[in-house]
Amino acid sequence: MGVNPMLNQGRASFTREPADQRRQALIDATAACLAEKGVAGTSVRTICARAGVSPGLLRHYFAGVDALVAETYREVTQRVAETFAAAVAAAGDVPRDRLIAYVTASFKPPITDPSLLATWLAFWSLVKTDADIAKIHGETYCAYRGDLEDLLGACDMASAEAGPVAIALTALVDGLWLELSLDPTTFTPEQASAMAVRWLDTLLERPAFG
Amino acid sequence: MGVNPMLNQGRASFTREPADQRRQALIDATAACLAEKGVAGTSVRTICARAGVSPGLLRHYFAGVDALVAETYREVTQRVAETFAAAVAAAGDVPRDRLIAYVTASFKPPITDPSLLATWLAFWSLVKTDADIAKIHGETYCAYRGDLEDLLGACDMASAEAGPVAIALTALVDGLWLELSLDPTTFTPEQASAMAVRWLDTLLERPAFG
DNA sequence: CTCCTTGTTATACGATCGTATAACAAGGTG
DNA sequence: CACCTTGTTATACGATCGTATAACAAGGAG
Repeated sequence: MGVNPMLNQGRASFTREPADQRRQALIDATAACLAEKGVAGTSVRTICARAGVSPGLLRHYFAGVDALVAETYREVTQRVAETFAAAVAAAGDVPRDRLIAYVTASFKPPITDPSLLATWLAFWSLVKTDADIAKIHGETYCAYRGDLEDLLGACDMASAEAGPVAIALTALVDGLWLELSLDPTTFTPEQASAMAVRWLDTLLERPAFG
Repeated sequence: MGVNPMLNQGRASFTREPADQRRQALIDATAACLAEKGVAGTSVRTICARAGVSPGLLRHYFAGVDALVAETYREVTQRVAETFAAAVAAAGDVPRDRLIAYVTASFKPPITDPSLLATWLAFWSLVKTDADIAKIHGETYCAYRGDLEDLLGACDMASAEAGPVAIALTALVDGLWLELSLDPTTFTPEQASAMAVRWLDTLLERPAFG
């Protein structure tokens, strides 16, 4: 009657998915866009096209693009943390082995996935301008350094030293990671891993700093 | 006659500047925008407003925004390289002093300027998506590593080892730099410098890699 | 003073941005 | 089978994006 039946024709068919699944699909699409096209190429339409849904659906599950990007950062961060925790758990009981496992996990699959590195790099560039991203970044790195300090402490490093050492180790790992991401041709993950271990050995053997 | 004299009133007055000066002003404005608002907040209008000129003027001096950003990367890169070169020149003739001067220059003014670090971080995020930026980045890091290898060679390091060592040093410096940029509260430039020197000492004392 | 060149501004155009809204359809419930 | 809820699509809106173009004014040449 009042409704025009003509309009039915152009409407695309769709299937209803569980909320968790849709959210995850959007998060995965966001990570993929950030990795492939960078921050500038990651828009509502780009993300939703990648996820295979209509642009309007994003706001049904998230407060907006920025919120989705932040949520993606949280998800990626958590997955990385779980990978590290699993590596430590699989390393056995020897403190030094556990520490080395934690550090070298950064240079093994699934962390060495180029797409993951590229996504991470995009997040770095957002830390300075996006308050939410900055908050997540701060928490993440605080937790990472905390884990590192615990593992260093288990290797009989004085707690006063573990702090700076954790920072230096984090910096080296991030720097190697950055290098791998920006120009993978000059460098292999195995080489990066070997250098990190070597630096670690040095710090454990000669704990005095300065 | 045919021209409507009414239109004169709304036109802003301006002064003609030398081409070099205008180009430099636009480059400086671009760097400032990248540092303060990130890639997403760096647009033609933003840049030109910062430079105090009309948006249309950008294309009078550059092929487009992307070209201006690339030119800005070149300019910043060159200025950093000159700073490093000056530090080495001022360090005297002792090879080890020269090497340390080159590495620690990254953690002294003017390199530690937060705005410079933030700008650099924005460029990193563009390497993956912008071909011009990637090209400049490749050349820059190749030159940086080349300088480092020469300085290491002067310290009697075997040339076969200087390559990987240069990469590792670059990674550590970049990682410390990244940390300083993303979260300056956990870290001082002096601490970063001390850690880099320590790593350098280790590498020079025990040159065998693996 | 007058003309001419051109650096500069102002404005317009199409594309794309994030978001809002209403129509629609899918899938369960009675 | 009819109804209802709501996940999903389609479309629209204002803002901003990069760029193109034409009017204008600044400053030197004659």
